[in-house]
Amino acid sequence: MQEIELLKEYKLKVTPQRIAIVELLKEHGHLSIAKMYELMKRRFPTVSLATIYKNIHAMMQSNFINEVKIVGQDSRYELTQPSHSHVVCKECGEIVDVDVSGSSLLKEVSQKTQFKLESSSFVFYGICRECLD
Amino acid sequence: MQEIELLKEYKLKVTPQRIAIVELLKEHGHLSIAKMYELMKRRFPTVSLATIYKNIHAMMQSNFINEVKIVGQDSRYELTQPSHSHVVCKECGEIVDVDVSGSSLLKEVSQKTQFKLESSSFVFYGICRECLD
DNA sequence: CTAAATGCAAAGCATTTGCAAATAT
DNA sequence: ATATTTGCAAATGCTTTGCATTTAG
Repeated sequence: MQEIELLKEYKLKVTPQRIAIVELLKEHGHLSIAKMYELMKRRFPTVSLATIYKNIHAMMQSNFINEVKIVGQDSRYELTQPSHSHVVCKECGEIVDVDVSGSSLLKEVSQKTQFKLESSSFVFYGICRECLD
Repeated sequence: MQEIELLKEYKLKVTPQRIAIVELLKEHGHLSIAKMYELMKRRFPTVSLATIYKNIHAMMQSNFINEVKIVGQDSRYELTQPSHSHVVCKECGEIVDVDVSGSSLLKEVSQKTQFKLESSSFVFYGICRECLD
């Protein structure tokens, strides 16, 4: 199973709960804690919220997943992916990934601020195609 | 006093505590709840955290201030300004404003995603000049 | 004079912690 | 065999709420 290999690469012990988390993230893309808990309970009715939190924590430590902070909503978590941005629908809450060429911005910002930049987060807010109708 | 006019423009009742919040935000740029509370107590030793929260809330409602969400740190609040981005130092936590031309990105994203975009948030993470030495 | 803001204490929630039992390597 | 993870319950901590009093318009 691909999930198992993935976890091992990041030196995370492979447990059924962790495999499920990876599967859910692959399937849904971005999940809040509450949503992940809800989905997890369908597979492991006795799963504990504490387990979700502990795993999110461990997975963030190892950079296996990362947090997307969104204004007006709970944070979402996603499998770590090559640099990409997020587009949020203010109506239905849906989050979409989008690849944008932010490298010129990076350069511009580091020149203007003299910072040594390591990462960046672009979030776009609006209304999605479906909600526009 | 300029602070009073500002508050009135946004239809916020002018109280000494609110004037102080505006002054602090003008002086410091971006403040967390905790930091704002700490600074406020120097002027109003009896100020309540609840008052801070209530005012932050009211000021966000009227779009007088807005929230900047940052990975790994408490949210900061700033006076609403024309579109600009934030650069965060992972070492000392300092936040710097920077003007970047994101309009071409906006266009690119709305074309790719078919969203009707309303706003965007760019946050850059790195190490500031001082912390690099 | 009326409606809103303040400060305090209590209530609410999300997140974390401690610990015994179960599980992974 | 050992260290880690799990699930539960308790504890923590941030944020909100209710209410009497004060203040702004």
